[in-house]
Amino acid sequence: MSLRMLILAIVEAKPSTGYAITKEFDAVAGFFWRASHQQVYRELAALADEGLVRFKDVAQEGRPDKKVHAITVAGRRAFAEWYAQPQDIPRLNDPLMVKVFTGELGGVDNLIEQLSAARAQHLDKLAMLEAIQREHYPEAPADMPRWKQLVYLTLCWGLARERAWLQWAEQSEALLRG
Amino acid sequence: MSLRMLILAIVEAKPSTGYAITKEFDAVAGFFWRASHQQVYRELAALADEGLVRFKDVAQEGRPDKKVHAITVAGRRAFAEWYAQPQDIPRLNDPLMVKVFTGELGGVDNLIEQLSAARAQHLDKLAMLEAIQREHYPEAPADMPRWKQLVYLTLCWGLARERAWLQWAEQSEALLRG
DNA sequence: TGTGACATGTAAGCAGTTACATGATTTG
DNA sequence: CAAATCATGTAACTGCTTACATGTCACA
Repeated sequence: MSLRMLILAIVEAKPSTGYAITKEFDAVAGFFWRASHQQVYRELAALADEGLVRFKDVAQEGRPDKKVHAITVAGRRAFAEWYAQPQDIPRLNDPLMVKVFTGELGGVDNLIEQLSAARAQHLDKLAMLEAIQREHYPEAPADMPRWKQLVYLTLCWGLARERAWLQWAEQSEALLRG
Repeated sequence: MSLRMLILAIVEAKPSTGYAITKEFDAVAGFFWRASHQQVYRELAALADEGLVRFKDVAQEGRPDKKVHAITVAGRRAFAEWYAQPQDIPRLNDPLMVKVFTGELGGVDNLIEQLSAARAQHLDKLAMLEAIQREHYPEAPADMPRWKQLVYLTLCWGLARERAWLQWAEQSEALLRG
């Protein structure tokens, strides 16, 4: 549902092709969502089926034809309805926590290794997010236009999550190492 | 995969029925995983198919018969293999972040409401986790037996995540309210 | 000559949710 | 008498991943 609505919001801002929407996802993927082109095409087809978007075939020279999708009135209505509904908080189901939980069977030394490897990945991700912040959001949040504030907040959540995770991991490794 | 392995670890510790495994999940669900009985039964059937667990039908008086599942040698090997493989960090796909990102189309006032509602849920969850901590883990982590340390660490991650989320939400609401 | 960008899809499968279904015993 | 607990499952569906598949053009 959220993916559908996210696509709807993207084509509302600017009519787009599936390809362009996928690129958009890749660009913000790092800090709040991820979707493959297969998913995007499937959802676009479903949205068109339900009349929430319509598309025009556009022929291009020297490039494949493309389908430019735009939101419909029904699409706007569906989005507004979804937006008003409260969301359940998402569950976690983190494979690493399974490894922590089953650490005695797996071997505590192996667990420590797993934690280290994960820490390296989270450090990379944090560095990436911090680079984005430095490059694209150097000004005070209060001075940003609304749309930029909103994207910035999703970035902030990514930063907060990574920092919290790293703190937890350091504390955990210290405890396990004794 | 993780669910399969989690089930394997549970029956390794103590041969169990699907029902008991589901109860076990419910007990730890709050802080690191969740699984319905349907999922558990399906995975148990698959594990038995692959020879990673075997089960015995046990007749009971005044209760339905039960299938007690135990891990096999192949099961232990499969678990060890899985445990050694590094895990990718899980992606998030949080519907609330979609609402933040699409806040201009949805309406910032509506977004603030959504954030408030989510905050209430996260506060509840944090309170629940803190209660568990007070009740079951009052001692110093270093003094706990290994198995308890491991469970405690998954609880700590839940606590850290909720606290980080709440901090982010407060900051976000403040920014959006101007 | 090969790789990367542009552009769109199918097919199979895994993970998880919701709803449906049964039936005995224990507790309030 | 009703609800909760014990105990097991099927069926349909949603969401997402992985692998397969096609074809052009630009650039190095």
